[in-house]
Amino acid sequence: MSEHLESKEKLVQVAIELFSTRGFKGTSIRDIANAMGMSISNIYHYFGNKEGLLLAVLEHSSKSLVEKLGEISQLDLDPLEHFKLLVKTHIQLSEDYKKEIKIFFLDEEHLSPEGTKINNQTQHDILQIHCKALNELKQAGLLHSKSTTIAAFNILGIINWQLRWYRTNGSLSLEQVSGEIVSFILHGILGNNPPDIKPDS
Amino acid sequence: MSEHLESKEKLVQVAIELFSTRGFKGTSIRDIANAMGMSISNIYHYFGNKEGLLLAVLEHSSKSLVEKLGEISQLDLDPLEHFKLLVKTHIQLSEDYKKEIKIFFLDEEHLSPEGTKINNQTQHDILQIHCKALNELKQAGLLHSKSTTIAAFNILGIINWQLRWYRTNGSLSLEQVSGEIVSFILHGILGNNPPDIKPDS
DNA sequence: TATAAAATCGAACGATCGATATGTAATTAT
DNA sequence: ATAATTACATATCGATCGTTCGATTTTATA
Repeated sequence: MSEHLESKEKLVQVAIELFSTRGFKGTSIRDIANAMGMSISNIYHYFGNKEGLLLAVLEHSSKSLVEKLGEISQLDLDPLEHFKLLVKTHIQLSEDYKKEIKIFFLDEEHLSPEGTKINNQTQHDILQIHCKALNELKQAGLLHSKSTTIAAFNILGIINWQLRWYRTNGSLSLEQVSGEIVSFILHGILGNNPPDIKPDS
Repeated sequence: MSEHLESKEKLVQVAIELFSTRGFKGTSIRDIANAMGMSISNIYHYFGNKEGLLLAVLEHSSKSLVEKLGEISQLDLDPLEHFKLLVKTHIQLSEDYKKEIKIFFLDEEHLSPEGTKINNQTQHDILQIHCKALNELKQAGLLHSKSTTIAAFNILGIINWQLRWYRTNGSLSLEQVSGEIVSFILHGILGNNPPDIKPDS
C-alpha cells in the first residue's frame, strides 16, 4: 500500500521545470520521461494521463502558495504594517514559486474543467487575502481608493508583472525592487492621506 | 505582382482569433483552414509555414499598437496631462488589441528567434514610451519614485493585468476602471507631493 | 519463503501534427 | 491569344503525439 513517493515527487518537480519553460502543450510525456530517465508508461501508472500530472502540479503548488500567504493574513498586526508585510511576503513567495506561477498563467487556456476550477479558486483566494488587508485599511480611514477590488487587482498586477521582468542576476536586488514596489503601492492606495510612510519597517 | 490581400488579411484575423483562445501550439493549421473554409496548402502558399503566420500576426499587431501609443507620446502637453492621457490611451488600446496582446503573453515561450525579437522590441518600445513620460514628470520635480524604470514596469503590470480580469459585460464600465487605475498610478508615482490631482481631465 | 501488490519496462496503436508534392482553375501580364 | 503568375485543392508523407497492452522486476506482507 506504500507508494514510491520519491519518484512521484521527483516527477512533479520535473514536470514543473518543463511545463514552465515549454508550456503544457509544448511538453510531451516523452520529454518528461527522458528528463526523468524513466519509461513513459510509468508516468501513466502514477498520474493516469498527461492532465493528471498537470493537475498534480497545480494542486501541489497552489495549495502551498495560498497556505503560506494565508499565514500572514492571520497575524495580528496594525493594518498598515500588516499590509506592508503581506505585499513583501507575496513578492518573496512569487520569487520562490516562480515556475509554478508561470504554469498558471501560461497554460490557463487549455485546461480541463477541473484545472480551471483550481486555477480560479487560487486566484480568488489570493485576491481575497489582499482585499481583506485593504478593508482593514479602509476601516482605519487610510484608504484612498474607492474600490478595494480594483486596488487589489492593481496590486496583483504589479506583483505578477514583477515576476516577468525581474532578473535575479540583474543590477537590482529583490530587496530594492520589493521596497520600491511597496512604496508605489502604498502611495497608490493611501493617496493624499498618508500617515508619514516609513520606507521600511 | 499583386497579392490577394483579402484572403491574406482574413487569414491573419482568423489566426488571431484562434491563437488567442487556444494558444499557438493548441491551434493546428487544420483548425485555421477549417475556420477559413480553405485548404491547408493555401496557408502555406501565403505564409510559408505555421510560424510565418504567427510572425505575421505579431508584426501586424505590435507595429500598430506601438504606433498608436507613440502618437500620444509626441503630443505637446504639460507633463501631468501628458502622462494621464498616455495611461488612459494605453488602457483603451489594450482593450482594442486584447486578443493580439494575449497571444504575446501566452506564447512567448515557444517563439523562434525572430518572434522573440519582435516580442522584446515591442515590450521595450512600450516601456520606453512610459519611461519618457515619467522622466518628464521627474524633471518637473513631481516624481516620488526613485527608479523610473520600476515605476514604468509597475504601470505596465497594472494595465496588462487589467486586461486579464476586466470583463466588458461586468458591472464596471471601462471608464470607471480606467479612472480608478489612473488615480492609483498617479498617487503611486507622485507620492506625497501631489499638485492637487483632479479625478479626471 | 510464498504470494500479492506496486513499480517499472519495451513495443506498439491510432490519431493528429506540420509540411510537401502535384495538380488544376482563375487571374494577370504581355 | 497565350504565356506566366497567382490562388486554390487533393492526397499523402514522415514525425510525433497521448495512450494502452502485456510482461517483468522489485517490494511488501503473511
